[in-house]
Amino acid sequence: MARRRREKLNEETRQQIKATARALMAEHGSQGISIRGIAREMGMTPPALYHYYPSLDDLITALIVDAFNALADAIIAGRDTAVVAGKPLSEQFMAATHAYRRYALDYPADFQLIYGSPIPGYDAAREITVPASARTGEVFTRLIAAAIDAGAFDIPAAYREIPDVTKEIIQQYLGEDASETLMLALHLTNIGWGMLHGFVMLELFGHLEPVVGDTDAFFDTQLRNHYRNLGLKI
Amino acid sequence: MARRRREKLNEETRQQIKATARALMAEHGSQGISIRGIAREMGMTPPALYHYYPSLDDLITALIVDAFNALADAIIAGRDTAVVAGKPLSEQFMAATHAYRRYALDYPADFQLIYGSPIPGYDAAREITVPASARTGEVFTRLIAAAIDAGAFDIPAAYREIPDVTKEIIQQYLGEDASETLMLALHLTNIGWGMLHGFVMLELFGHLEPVVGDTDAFFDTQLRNHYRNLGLKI
DNA sequence: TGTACATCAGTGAACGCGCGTTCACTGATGTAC
DNA sequence: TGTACATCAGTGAACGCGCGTTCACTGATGTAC
Repeated sequence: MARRRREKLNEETRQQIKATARALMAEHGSQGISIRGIAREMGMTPPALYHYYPSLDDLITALIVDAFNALADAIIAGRDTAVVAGKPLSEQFMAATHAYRRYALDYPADFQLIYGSPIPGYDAAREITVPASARTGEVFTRLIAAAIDAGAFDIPAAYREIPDVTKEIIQQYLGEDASETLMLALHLTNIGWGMLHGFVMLELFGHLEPVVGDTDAFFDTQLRNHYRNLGLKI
Repeated sequence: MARRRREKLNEETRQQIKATARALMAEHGSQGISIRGIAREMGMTPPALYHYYPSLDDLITALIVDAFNALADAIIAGRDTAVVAGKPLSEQFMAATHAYRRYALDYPADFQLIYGSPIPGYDAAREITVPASARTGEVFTRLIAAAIDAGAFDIPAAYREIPDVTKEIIQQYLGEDASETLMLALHLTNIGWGMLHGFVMLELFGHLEPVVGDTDAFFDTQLRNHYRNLGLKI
């Protein structure tokens, strides 16, 4: 019983450590995370943190996993509000993609942690990190697959062809018996990711605002163009 | 006379410092640059470097300017080889854009220096840094303007409309008397930048290869799709 | 319910490391007469 | 051409700073009888 209480306190401290790390990261960039800095902020001595994370790298891994999950959650939430508002499929896409950008702009440190330059000394635990990253793509893939099935897409030939190498990877990921629709949806997800990620990265580092002014409108317009190019009936 | 010799040696040392900094950066990431590290590598004492650069920040600024120029040069060279080979305008675009990606992949450290996460302690000298960055865009803008004039484009309405805010910025940059063509070319440059930068960033940090396999082919195909969407007759 | 013992969160000192920058200096190279 | 002086590249020691991690420890909390 009392043991439970101790475990709970333990978990709370772990959360607090991560929260403090994120705050430091937001202020000083992703390599602003340091055992000593967090301890200072929390009014503890540095060695105390080793009761919660065996090393700085493990803490960073935990932050990366959290960030991937938060991003996926944000995208799902973005789409859900469009669904609840009774918006058509096309607007659901827009909402989900806008959520991707919004997350990046609202939590730049977390976004950079997962999609920015790798942290200097950090040696990624890919076996933990990669699965966490997959969720984001899955949200879009499912959404696109549903839209294809619903006849909301009229995909041009240039986007239908999946190269053999890619097809193999997709089949390995989705399973051999994956439907053509699902495979195509994943392919379109990858394309969309590539096409839209750049706007976000450029804006995040301040390269876009000086040349286009209203980045909200710019992104919205190009997002619409992009989905229209993919054959979505908007 | 002898003074000249001294100045020349001085300039050579400066170049050597930058070369050493780039090598360190390539090995340990952009914050691998350090006065002490460079000195160690060059067999000098750290204070000696202060004869060449007043501070670490000034050295980084110099590296950024060099990187922007090298990128612009690479793009121009890429297009030029297509021109020399007698390729059509559409292939000249492809070559120029491929050069952008190639530069990022061949010199990841330099590319991250200009388009990646900002370096922790570094306080950018924007009055030096921003003009240097403009050249890259200008290459594409001129190329697109020439193509429009040559009738190589049949631009869809969605890409023709420039928002008022953006128009003001463009006019401020190009001058009040800039031609409609040039303004549109700059607008399309911005769009293309946003659309293609993401592929490069994702690939650079290893997010793309695991999902598409052959990134060369993937980029080439999407590049082609992109320019076709803009109305380029390919 | 009370007591002896075990667990475990957190401390304080220390390790060895790396960093940018300042300072007074030496010794070679260049300049002026 | 020779000599006195000025310039300037580079040195060595030191400043104050921050870092991750280890270690032996204390003192509170929880557990078992």
